[in-house]
Amino acid sequence: MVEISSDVSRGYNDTMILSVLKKEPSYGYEISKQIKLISGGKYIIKETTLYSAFTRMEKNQHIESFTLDTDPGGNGKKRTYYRITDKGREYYREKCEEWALTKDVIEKFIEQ
Amino acid sequence: MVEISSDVSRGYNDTMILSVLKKEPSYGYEISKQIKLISGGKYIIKETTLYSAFTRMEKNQHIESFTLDTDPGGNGKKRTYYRITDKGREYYREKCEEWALTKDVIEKFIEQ
DNA sequence: TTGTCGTACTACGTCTGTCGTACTATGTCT
DNA sequence: AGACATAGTACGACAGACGTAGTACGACAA
Repeated sequence: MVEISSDVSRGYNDTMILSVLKKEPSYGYEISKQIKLISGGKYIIKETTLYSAFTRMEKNQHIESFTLDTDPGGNGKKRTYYRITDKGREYYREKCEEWALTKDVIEKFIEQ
Repeated sequence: MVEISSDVSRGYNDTMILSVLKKEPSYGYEISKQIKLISGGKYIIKETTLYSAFTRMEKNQHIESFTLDTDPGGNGKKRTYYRITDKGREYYREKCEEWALTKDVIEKFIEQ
């Protein structure tokens, strides 16, 4: 029924991506499936949102890209992978603190 | 130290305004002070954000404006007040549900 | 064999909400 | 006289999400 609106999710997309990459390097399609899985199917990131996030995050040096062969047979097929940087880990830690603050503040305006 | 970034707060500004107006009708400056107070000084809404939210929210019929004399002496000074509408109350209820869902989802990506 | 589905993206343009900057105007306090 | 609180309005820039569309390949079913 209820869904997470884009005005809300935009505050957390980078954090979710970093949270996935913190475990191990990965690539677009796999990351989107992880986000769906971890959220229990309650949040599905849009493709365009995800790939434009990669561009921004690489520019901010929160992630780094590299290519890997998809097929070890060596047919030249490659896939773009991303890994989190130290700066990205630091940013993720700050976002976790920000989340604690946000929870604290927003709860005061919410009726349950 | 940590602050709530605008990418995060944008998901909640309308909700905070409605939460204040749910108690009683009010006007811009007073609402901004209420938000600061209720948040324990941890969130201060920008003037331009607040007033542009009023325009949007009135268009969406979540709030209604009316004018009141500031000075009962009758010197003609007026102030624009806003009150929450039924549609606004309904929207607020939905936002509270969305918050519960958001908390549930985001916590899975956060390390404490 | 033709079409759909899953995988794995890229490109482009639009829209919304926030923000910086600046300006107006009044009253009170120092 | 100047700063500060009150109570706003106007304008343009910018970032991030989104809709739409297109590419390309392999598997699998009708």
